[in-house]
Amino acid sequence: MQESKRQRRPRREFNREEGINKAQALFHRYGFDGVGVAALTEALDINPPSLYAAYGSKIGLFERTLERYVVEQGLPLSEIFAEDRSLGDGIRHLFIAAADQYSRDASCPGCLVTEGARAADPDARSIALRIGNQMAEALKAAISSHAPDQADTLTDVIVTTLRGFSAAAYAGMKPERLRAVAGFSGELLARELDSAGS
Amino acid sequence: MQESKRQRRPRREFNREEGINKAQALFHRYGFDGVGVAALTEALDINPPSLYAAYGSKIGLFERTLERYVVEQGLPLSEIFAEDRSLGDGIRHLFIAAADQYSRDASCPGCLVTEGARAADPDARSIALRIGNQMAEALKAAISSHAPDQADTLTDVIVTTLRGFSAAAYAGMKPERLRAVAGFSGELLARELDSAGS
DNA sequence: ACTCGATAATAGCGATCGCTACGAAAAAGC
DNA sequence: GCTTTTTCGTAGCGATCGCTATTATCGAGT
Repeated sequence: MQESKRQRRPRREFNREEGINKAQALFHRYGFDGVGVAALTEALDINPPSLYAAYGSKIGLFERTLERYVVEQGLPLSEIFAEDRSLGDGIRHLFIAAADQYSRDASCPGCLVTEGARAADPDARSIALRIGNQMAEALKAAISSHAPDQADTLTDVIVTTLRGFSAAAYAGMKPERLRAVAGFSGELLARELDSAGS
Repeated sequence: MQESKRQRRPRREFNREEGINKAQALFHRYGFDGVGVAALTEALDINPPSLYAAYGSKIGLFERTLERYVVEQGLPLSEIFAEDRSLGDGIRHLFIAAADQYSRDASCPGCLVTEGARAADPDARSIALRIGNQMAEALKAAISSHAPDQADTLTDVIVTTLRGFSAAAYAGMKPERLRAVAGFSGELLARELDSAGS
């Protein structure tokens, strides 16, 4: 019976990198908890065993997704905080860049890492928090090269501000409004820093 | 057989208001998706049918929880933005009050409504977003009485900043650091507003 | 005392969760 | 050609999800 309903596909040898793309979109849109293995396998057009063979587990795939996200879509800090630019200018650019990226695609609002830290799953949360902390450290290093004495406070302020941008975008704030907020906040902070003459 | 293993409890007639307290703690700590009906019934020390008789559904209980939260723990806007106080002073106080409340209890970090808007469940999200928007409208009304012409932008900036505070607290930022961020941001914004002479 | 409406407890519904044992088919080696 | 190895497919595991039909027990009314 059932002769040969299988192997309909000629050995697809599916692309893992492309799979992470699809998974990234799903995780960003619906969150770690909102995406089941069934949804992932359907989106990647593979079966559960293939997913586990390729990525180990659902949370393994999530971790890979976050790591690729920071590499490919992470804000270019070294470029934004270039040496020939004032700290205030850097922050202005950083805020605008973040606001644009977070609200550009309404299907993927906010920062994947920041929003991933809200997962109900403890493992997913700790992974997202770890990667988020790495990004914060990188930011602090970039700031330290301009204003070493107030790097701690400034990093906290900026990280908190960016988290607000991400949350606002996730809550549905339109790009123009979020950009206006970023412009306002960045201008305020930049004037304060550049006028104080660090 | 099994004679009378039931009715161990003498007809407790459980307290619904107290039940919402317990549920609020759970939802705040673990999020809507992270709390199952089993956890709720165990915390309230009741059985599933009682929960559904009292609150209708899990999401019904969640909605009641949010509504009570804004009434009992919502930031007192009319007091913070009192008429005899400058807009800048109001914002300073608002930021400090929010930072304190969001980080006071490490087991309930952030704002329940703001963090609730990150639930994977679409119904829970829309409820939290609706209540959050109501709070934003109330804030806008309070600001309008001081600076009607820039109420829109200011509301966006403040709401986004508060979202950042909530997210930072949820990510584990300690009370002193979050308070420092709130002091810094509030001072910056207050000086800008009060110096411009609205 | 006895009935009766209200309420709580047991048990379990169908669905989905993350995950995997196992067998079939394609690629690789001889 | 045939065997071996590797990959993929089906099917389904145990656990948990939100929720409820049914039954047992209470308190109130007469």
